Amino acid sequence: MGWTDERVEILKKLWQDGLSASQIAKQLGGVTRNAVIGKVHRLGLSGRAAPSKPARPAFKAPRPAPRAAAPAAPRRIAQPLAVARPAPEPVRYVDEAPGTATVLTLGAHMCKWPIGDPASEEFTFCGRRASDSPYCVEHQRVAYQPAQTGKKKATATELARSLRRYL
DNA sequence: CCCTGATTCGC
DNA sequence: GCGAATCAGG
Repeated sequence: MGWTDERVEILKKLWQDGLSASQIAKQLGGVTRNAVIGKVHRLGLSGRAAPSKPARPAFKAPRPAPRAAAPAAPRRIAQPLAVARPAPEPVRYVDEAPGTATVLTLGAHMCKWPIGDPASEEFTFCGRRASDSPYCVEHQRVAYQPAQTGKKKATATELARSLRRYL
């Protein structure tokens, strides 16, 4: 499907309305979001209403060029729970009474996934290197996902069971 | 993982 | 001109 005058008008309209490229592509049909973005740029209407973001980092697109093999990022072994005590940075366990549950060993960039019974002396946090989010890559998925994809909703007990493996 | 726009370049 | 592939970021 090509860009007829009519489709271009729709594109302009929707883009101006603030719809995302993928949403516009879905609505138009027959095009991908890449096609939409490409067209948007060629039409010169890239900038929209106050993204509040720099939009262009000024200097950041040296263009990699080589289309061949992408280098696999070296994987780092998970950092074990700290044995020694680094600079204490008290963190309150969100579900407990204020002031009772604090963990002295949890640093700013350590996974904050709770492990064990918060009431117990053994209670701790995952503590591995946290990527984005307060969690490590493994727990991040569990923390931010609706538990199951595709399948039916998990019952409370099913959810609890699936979560147990992370404790 | 889901998503966003930006850019390049073979077609 | 087009848009897939890729990048960079949320």
